[in-house]
Amino acid sequence: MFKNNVPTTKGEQTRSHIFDCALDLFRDNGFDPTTMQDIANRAEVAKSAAYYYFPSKEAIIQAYYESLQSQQESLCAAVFAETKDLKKRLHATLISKFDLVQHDRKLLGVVFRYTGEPTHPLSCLGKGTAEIRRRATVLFAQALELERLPQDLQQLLPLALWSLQMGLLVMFLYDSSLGQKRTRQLAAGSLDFTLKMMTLARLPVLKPVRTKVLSLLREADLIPELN
Amino acid sequence: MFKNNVPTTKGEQTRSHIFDCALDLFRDNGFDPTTMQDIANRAEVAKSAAYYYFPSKEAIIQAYYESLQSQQESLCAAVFAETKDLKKRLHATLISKFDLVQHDRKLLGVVFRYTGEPTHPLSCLGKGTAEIRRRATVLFAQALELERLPQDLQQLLPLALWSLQMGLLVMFLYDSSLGQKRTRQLAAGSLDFTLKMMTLARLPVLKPVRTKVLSLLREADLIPELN
DNA sequence: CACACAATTTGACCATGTTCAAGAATAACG
DNA sequence: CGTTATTCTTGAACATGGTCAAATTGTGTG
Repeated sequence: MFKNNVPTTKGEQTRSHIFDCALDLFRDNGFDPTTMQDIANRAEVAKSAAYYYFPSKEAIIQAYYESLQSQQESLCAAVFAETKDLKKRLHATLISKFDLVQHDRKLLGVVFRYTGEPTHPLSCLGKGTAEIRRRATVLFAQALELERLPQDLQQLLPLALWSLQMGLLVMFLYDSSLGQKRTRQLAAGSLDFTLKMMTLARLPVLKPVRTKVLSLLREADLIPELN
Repeated sequence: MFKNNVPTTKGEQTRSHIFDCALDLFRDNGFDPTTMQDIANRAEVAKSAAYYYFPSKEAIIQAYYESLQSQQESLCAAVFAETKDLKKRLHATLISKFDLVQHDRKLLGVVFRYTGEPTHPLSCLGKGTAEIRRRATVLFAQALELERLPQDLQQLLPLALWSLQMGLLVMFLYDSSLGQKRTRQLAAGSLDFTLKMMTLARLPVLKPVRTKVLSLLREADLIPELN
């Protein structure tokens, strides 16, 4: 057995092959209409082989969701290395996911399927996806890391931007405009607005508002207490 | 056959009976673990009888969602008749759904199951639920109708408040605090904040911001153009 | 009542996600 | 090389959501 990190043992290859076949079929025919038998057929293995590598059909989507996150990290890392401009960095982070899922809209919808079921492993707000969520917010934190920000904003903004991204992602799925242009424009506009609010939030007049909002979110356990 | 609106023909009774049994089982055991056979057994009919009245298991949830909306309308109508105080009216509208679903949290999660799939009949943002959505926003419009509001805000606010309610409803499902107290407090706090922003939005200083936000949402087709 | 027609109810059947015990291939080790 | 443990692969079987044509019940009409 390899001790180094060559990622392609025999099994890894089969798994990856099944994964690719599944995504192809999902993209062409949608998630529900694609049967596990279809996937097995295309991958030229037995149905149970698919279950050996993925505990369920939805687990394939979870794997897709993870790979999506990794791809986003690559894209962002490239941009972060290239520019120090805050707006560009944030914009790249925000829309990178749109570009990645452009042709996977049928697929991606399934990621939201268990939003309302806290204990489900694929709940996009639950424990099973906590790690993905963390990595996604870290990207926003990195986009912001060159700025001097008050501590509370520094804590709040990545989460807020992640929420914005998730919301826009849902809208992206419903957007019938060419290339989802409408959602992309809204993303750009929301970002402008956020940046404007960021500077505005520092004004003394708005200090009480800002404090109020933050304490509200803290009480709701949406952001952790400062230590 | 009755021409008047007595709602209980033989069939209506069976349907209603199946519906009640299904909800009982869903509440006790959850949606997925409850089988159509279980429902039929408890209702003392054949499985196919259940399918005669509901085209699918999920259709039962859709019926639940509709009945929920009707119940909310009753609750709100009572409050609206009783008080002209804006905050009270809005607060009642906002939290009435929490009270109604307090013991149906397992159930309600399924309503969000197709959020990411625009064409699914049970998508809570899709066509199949458009009527429910309309009725829900109308309630907020009614809560506001005693106020003198600029036209654009009058158009925007019901939708914004509905979104807030949907978001809080999801949080409600994840909230493990006793009686979902945390979410209720966040609801109250958000409402305070919204009211504060409503008055703030009228200040001349913020006019451009307000215009910007509105035009952004119009371009995104989230609110209709003014006619 | 007798008949036609609509509403309801049923059991048998199908498709598909998932499980499982057992067999084949591969790696580990003396 | 031979033996053993591990990884992989398989076909058969199961559970459940959903379909359907036929049977049964009800309901109005001559």
